[in-house]
Amino acid sequence: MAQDREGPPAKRFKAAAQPQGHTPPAHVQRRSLPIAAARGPLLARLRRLDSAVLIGETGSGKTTQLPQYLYEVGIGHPGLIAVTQPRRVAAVTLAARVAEEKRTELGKLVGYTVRFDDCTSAETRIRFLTDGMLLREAIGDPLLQKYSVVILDEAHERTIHTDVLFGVVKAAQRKRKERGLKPLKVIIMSATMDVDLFSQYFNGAPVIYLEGRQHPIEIFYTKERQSDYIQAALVSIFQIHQEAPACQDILVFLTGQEEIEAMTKTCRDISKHLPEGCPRMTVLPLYASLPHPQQLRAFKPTPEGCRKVILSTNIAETSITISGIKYVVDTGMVKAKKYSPDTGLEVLAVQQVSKAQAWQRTGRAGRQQSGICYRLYTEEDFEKFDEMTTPEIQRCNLASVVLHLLALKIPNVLTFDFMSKPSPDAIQAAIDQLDLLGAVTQKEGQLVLTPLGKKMAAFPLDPKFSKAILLSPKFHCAEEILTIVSLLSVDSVLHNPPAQRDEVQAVRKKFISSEGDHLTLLNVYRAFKNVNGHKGWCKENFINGRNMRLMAEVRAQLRDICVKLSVPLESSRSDTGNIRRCLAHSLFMNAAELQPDGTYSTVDSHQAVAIHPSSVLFQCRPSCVVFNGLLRTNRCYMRDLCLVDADWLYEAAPDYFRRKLRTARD
DNA sequence: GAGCACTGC
Repeated sequence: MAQDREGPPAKRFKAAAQPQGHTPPAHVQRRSLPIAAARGPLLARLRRLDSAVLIGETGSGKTTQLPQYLYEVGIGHPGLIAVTQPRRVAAVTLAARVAEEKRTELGKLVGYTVRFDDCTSAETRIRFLTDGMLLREAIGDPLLQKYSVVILDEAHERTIHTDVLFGVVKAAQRKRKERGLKPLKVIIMSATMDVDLFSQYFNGAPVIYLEGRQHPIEIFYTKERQSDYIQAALVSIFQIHQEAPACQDILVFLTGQEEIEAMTKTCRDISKHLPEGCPRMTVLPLYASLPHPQQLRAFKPTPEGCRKVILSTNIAETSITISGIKYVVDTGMVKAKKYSPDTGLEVLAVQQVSKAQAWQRTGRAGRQQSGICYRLYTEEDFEKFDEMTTPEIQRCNLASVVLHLLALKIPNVLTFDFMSKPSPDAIQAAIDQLDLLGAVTQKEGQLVLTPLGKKMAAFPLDPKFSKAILLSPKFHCAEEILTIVSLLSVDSVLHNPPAQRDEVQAVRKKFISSEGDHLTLLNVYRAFKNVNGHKGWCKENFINGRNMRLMAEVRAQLRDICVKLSVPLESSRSDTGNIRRCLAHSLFMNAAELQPDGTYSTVDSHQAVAIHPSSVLFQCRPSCVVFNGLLRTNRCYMRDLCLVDADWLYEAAPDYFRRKLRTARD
């Protein structure tokens, strides 16, 4: 920790631009929102347009007001107005807010639809829903005929679902026009100024700007490049702490749990030894895997004379809003996932944020009063940041996206009209994967779903897991596979507080299966069911009860789909061999073999891999395993392993392994 | 031999 002799970085900041952006307090009446002044002309314009791009700063009221305006003047009548959101909470709270403003009961005129929760009725005209939900609806109705207006909100976030929806609504709009059906109005709403892409994509749709109400934010850059952003952040925090009034809170953006926990400790230690007269300091970590009650602490106001310092991941960038933040300290770093289609490898790495992300972070300072943002990088470096974060669709395994597009009967997925095209390699890799799973086939020169593929598309799952479910009757273990797949599609039900590591290990022993992680999870679930999900039991056994209940909802949903598809549901009871066979048959492309030197090599691409330390097989050396996925951090790790017989793999996909052997020989 | 950002159906 090299202390800078010229003084801490904060002293060397220089002032720069003042951006805008903001949120009004909840009590602000509809009519005083900035958008209200523009209502007449806005509606006159929108009435004539097929598509429009609406840029509104936070606090312009666009999301709550526009759907009501459209409804009030009968634009899109008859038919529904859909407003999509990337997050569930947003869909629910916005619907509640708008229902209240319209003085109606939620679920009547105004409703919402999210997974596991549909609060709409025949009367509903304005429907808030998650983008994933609208996408799923599109499988049954690619022309989205229920809707006369679709508003895609938070478009700048570019979630994988929004990106696919762009193409789906554009196609639906065009087809409805061609067939002389009721027109579909598409409105893209975004918070950022990067609008050319949206406008161009929607055939040159006009861009309409809405004013917001943002308090000014003063931005400071470092004068010199910082070699250690953590050290720089520490110095900045205590610089602010010594100079600013105690009522002004600080939000610091860091990259991950470990870093945040370490820094929390350091800050707490330092704050104990501050000079007399310095305000007290409460340091609070904030990241997604932090148990909910602990997350809530970040929202509580601190007592007078005490400053709140929140050390957060990018969860505070979009998902969580904390009021009363005066200072933002932006390290300019983020931990993000990338995907390489050739190796099937996910890489989780710390990298620089984009300019858009930096602005988003900065904006967290000026929500209720003027704010100050310290950027722990130079202005020159900032200018070199990427303009936008790479859209998720260019960073992901596309297997489920391609399966979804085929279910929507898109004629050629390789030429699908994406706003930002994923690489052809990534699409081809997804097609190959679906081919291996038996989900696709060529018909008259076109890629189409097989009957199995159609069934797979019915599940909201990664295709290899849908395949596992659909294969399970053959192995008489559908109930068990449903459980395992459900457990794998929620956040971990195993709670691992680092401070109680030994205790956790001791108590977890009884669940561990030498056959791997999948069967260990199954044991946990069975034990959980045996005690009816008893809360005390969860606590004693370090089981996350909330994720367990969520898992049960997922399981029920998947089970319903099985029933609809007439998948026979049987239990294998104590026979675990069949369960592992079923997993081998659906995860065969993710297999690895023990090498003579004690390392592992993937069967698919002969990549050197290791067993992830979180796996129950970490200290074992099974000769052959299948795994859920690969993750590269410091090394390349297999996650969620299941012990299998090498013979089962060959039996699962003889053609594939024959091909592999041939390539290996060449 | 040692580790995991964030959403969503």
